[in-house]
Amino acid sequence: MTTAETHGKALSIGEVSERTGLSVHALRFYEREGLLIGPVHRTPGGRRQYTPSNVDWLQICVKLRESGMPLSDLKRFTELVRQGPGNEAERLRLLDDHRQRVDAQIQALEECRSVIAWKVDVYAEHLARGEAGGLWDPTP
Amino acid sequence: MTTAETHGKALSIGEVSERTGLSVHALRFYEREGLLIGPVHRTPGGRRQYTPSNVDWLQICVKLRESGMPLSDLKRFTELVRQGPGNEAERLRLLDDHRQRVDAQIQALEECRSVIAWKVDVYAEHLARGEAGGLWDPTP
DNA sequence: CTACGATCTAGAGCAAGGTCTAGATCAAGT
DNA sequence: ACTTGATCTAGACCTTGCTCTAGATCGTAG
Repeated sequence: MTTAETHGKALSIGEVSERTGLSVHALRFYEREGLLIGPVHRTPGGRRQYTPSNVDWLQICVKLRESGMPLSDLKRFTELVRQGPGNEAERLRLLDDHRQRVDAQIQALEECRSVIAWKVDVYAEHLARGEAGGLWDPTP
Repeated sequence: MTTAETHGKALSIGEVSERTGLSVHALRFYEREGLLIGPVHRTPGGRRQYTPSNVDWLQICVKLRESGMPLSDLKRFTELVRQGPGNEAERLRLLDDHRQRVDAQIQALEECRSVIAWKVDVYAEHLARGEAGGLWDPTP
């Protein structure tokens, strides 16, 4: 039951790159940095063979990175997961802290968005009318 | 009327730093990079004297930066404004493109947020019950 | 007048997060 | 067998966006 990852078909690094959006360089880099839970399988010839669960994990990594989690935190999280059961409280703390940061970021972005949208309107309206106001032209 | 900025009180770099949240280093850096519209006034002794309108501009810069606009775009925008009237269409395009990117970013963050929130729930629930499931423990 | 903190310039340094290169090997099509 | 394209490793290199340093100067409070 827990060997679910061993029966899926193996994926090459290029395929994983396509599926995750990470470059092959980044994939190797992540591996070196210890951002994968287990060691990646290799063919007899030495090529990496990713399992579907590797890909699942990487996709979570991508989400966490996209939302601004630094690699150091991601690494810490990976280590916790690698250690296995017993540290769920810390995992929870890590993720929940991050979620709060994401919330704050969304709020900040929304504020920025409204400032920008307002500026856009100013310009659009100005263009529609055709004459320069005191906008942001510091022509004294 | 257009000389509104000349009657406000002048601010030192330290004061501007407090008001904008940018470090004094960053303020000098921004100036070197051409991110200010006009040259900053100086005291006879050579210290910078910012006008309130310098500060207003910097605050817009901060918002644009916070929302992820690269310095290169910000510089371009500054140049357009510096050139004066006649290029409003390009300014509009620049800002509106950025607004769209911000919208996309907010959407992406919200998606991340929900993935993370879900994971947080999984851990929280797990902790509440006390036993390890197959979570993300790749213990085969 | 003397301190002391704030500012000045030029330029070096830094952290993050990859990206790219070189030179070799592997694998698949013809 | 030959060619072509994907992968391999190790390590150098890059970009962005500041940050920090050194050594000098300014300006204000005592």
